[in-house]
Amino acid sequence: MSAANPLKPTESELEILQILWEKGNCTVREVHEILEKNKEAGYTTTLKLMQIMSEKGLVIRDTSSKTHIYKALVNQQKTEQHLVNKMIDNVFNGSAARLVMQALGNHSASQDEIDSIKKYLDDLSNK
Amino acid sequence: MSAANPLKPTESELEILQILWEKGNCTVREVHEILEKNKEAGYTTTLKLMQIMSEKGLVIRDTSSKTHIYKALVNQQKTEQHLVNKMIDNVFNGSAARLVMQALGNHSASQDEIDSIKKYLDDLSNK
DNA sequence: TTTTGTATACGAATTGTTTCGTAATCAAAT
DNA sequence: ATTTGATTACGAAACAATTCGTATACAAAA
Repeated sequence: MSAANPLKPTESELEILQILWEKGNCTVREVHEILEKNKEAGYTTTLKLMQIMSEKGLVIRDTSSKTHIYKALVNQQKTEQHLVNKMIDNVFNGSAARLVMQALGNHSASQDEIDSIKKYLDDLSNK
Repeated sequence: MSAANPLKPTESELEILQILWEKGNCTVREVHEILEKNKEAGYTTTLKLMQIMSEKGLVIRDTSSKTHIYKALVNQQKTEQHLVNKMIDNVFNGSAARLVMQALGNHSASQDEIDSIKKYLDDLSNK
């Protein structure tokens, strides 16, 4: 197999990317401590995942000092876009509208959220 | 491990579910022939997948005659909802609005789609 | 210098998914 | 009855994702 599609991280990889996108640069320990709040995992597990992500090109790391510093290499916006498009195709037969309605229907969007989406739609129409 | 969450089918399983949701009852061959249009796969591969899905409780089958008849056992709506909610949580930090905008932004929804979403939002607001 | 604590490196075990070769079964055609 | 074709059953291989035990390196403290 050749290098995996960097826009299609695994679930665990995505969790780590989220942290890196938010925080910028992190050590393995920093990432691990945030992960631990929501799930159980050993330190070396997190480490191994991040090493693999480095091999795959999802992250880059600075190894110049003993404690390596990791940084996301893939773009948040592009990754999200890719995942959403995949879901539209795979789950909703290519209909973005169906996904949107499903998303808003049950996940109880707040009125504020709904308003901001309306505004967004108006802007889309007037282009 | 115990039985997998039936609302979280794998990618291949989802492809098969889509077909069963649309067609109702199917033989393996019918499913396989539809699958083949979009991807390459051996007949026994499709068969095996459907057998596994049967074990997992994603589908049910009537084995009373030689040619088994398969039917989806998990609910389309619920499955879609589960997948969308998972994406909202995992990818968009719990914000349905962010998912919606991402979905509409790039996947070039048609004007019709946008209008129908607007209508949908109005209905949501007036409840 | 020795000890201790914290890092990364490496390799292996486990689990899950996908794929397919081969065998067995059965019914219809010959 | 025999052959042919289509079906399911079974098991294994290939691949991918996840987890973690153990080794090693290094720096700071004693």
